[in-house]
Amino acid sequence: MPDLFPPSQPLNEPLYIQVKRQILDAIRDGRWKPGEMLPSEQQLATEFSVSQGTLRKAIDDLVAQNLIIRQQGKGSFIATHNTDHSLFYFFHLVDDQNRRELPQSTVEKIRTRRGTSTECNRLGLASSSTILEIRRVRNIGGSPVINETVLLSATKFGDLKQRSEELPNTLYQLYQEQYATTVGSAVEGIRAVGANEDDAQALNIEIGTPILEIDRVALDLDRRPIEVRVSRCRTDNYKYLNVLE
Amino acid sequence: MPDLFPPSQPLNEPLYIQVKRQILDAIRDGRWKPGEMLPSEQQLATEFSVSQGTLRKAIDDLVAQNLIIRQQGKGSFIATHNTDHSLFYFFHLVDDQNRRELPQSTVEKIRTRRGTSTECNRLGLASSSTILEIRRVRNIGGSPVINETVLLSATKFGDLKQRSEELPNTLYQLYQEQYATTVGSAVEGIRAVGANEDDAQALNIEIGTPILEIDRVALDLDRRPIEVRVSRCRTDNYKYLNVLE
DNA sequence: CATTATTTGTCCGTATGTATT
DNA sequence: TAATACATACGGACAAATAAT
Repeated sequence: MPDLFPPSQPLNEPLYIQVKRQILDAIRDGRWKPGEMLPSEQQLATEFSVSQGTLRKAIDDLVAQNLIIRQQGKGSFIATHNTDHSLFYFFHLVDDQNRRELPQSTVEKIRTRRGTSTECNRLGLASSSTILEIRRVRNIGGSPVINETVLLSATKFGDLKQRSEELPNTLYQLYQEQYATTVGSAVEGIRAVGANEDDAQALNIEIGTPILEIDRVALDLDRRPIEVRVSRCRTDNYKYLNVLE
Repeated sequence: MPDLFPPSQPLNEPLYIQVKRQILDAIRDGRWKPGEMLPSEQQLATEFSVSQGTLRKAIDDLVAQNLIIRQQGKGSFIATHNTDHSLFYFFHLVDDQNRRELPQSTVEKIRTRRGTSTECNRLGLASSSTILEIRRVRNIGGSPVINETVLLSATKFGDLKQRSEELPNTLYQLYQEQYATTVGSAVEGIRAVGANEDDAQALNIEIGTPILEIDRVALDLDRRPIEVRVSRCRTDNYKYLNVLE
């Protein structure tokens, strides 16, 4: 006989965690859009029937996850991917003086094709699903620095192909604004490899030159994979900066 | 006439920040040693003449910085560098199944010499200070993977040379236990480079093979530089894993 | 094995300070 | 100036985990 009341979540889960989940759900469901202001803490506390302190603790967590921005005297806002913080949170190349500059992108190729089993698996799609592949070269200070391949679900992002000419430099912002998909975290594997013929041509270097390969899976707020991105970078004048604290 | 009451810190600095600084000072001054238990929150609140809530907020910050570990029912403890979390917080190489394994180290050379101006500068030392240089090869699964050079202030860490035979794999733990110096953060610059003759011999690869160079400055709790470390890694069977969240 | 004391975790309500509009 | 919103601070109550009795 099946359990009619399966305790899938512990019944004694802390209130502030429940509140946090409710706020997350509301964000996901589009109740508030990126950049929009939330109701005041007082109002939210009343709405969720908790004290201000409990509500603050829920918001504290979301602020720590960079999903909400608080500003004293103004209000709390849904974070967007067009702030400096968010832009550079996912972009780590700096020059020798540790200066960051967002690269300009040139789309080389954009097409749909069947994904390999590995690719589909990494994107959380069924085997041999159709995927969208974007290849672009990213320039800093006029010089090509990154040879990049981006893979997406064609089902979800298929109409991106029609506007390949107007693709912005900051794709995560596009996903958020046009596809209601917020990239909240990512996992990267970084290797040193030799430039292949394509890299050599794109980056204006010799075949075999050591380059940095960054292989990243970007995840949404539910930690479902959204995008696979392989960035192959010259690191003679730039480096990948990582701050551990 | 000099200002007798220079407001070096804003007078209206939040209480919990002041408390946090006092606790930090106490840790630095050795009032509690790594692994030791702090007094209870009640006691600390009384000692600092603040409410429990204010003290909790101060500790919250220190927990977020991984300097204090809280355990419900037991107490709060000064964090040590011998926990899995701390060990792998500063070690990022994983195999193709994303498994982590701490490498075994073999010291190749250890000596003192005058530092170059760049080296002294990065270590926060006066020009042409004497520095301690440790060169070692780190093996995973019996194979050499990392060719590493470690630079330290010879004034502070000079007697390390006498015990080069018994150097542990985890130097940060040694700094903490034997030199009362806790590494709290680090800044890394990562590049792809070609193996030089020394790398080739140490890592059993051809000269010119692409390898990953991780150039790290480790900082103490006051963000003063403690150690400069250059790790040159094979990434054919391993990769640098970075999780952004 | 049950009880009790200790410690952190959660939650509440209120008051006051500070930044913004 | 006044209203609004978040930030800080206080103190108390109960829950949950742990360790000792």
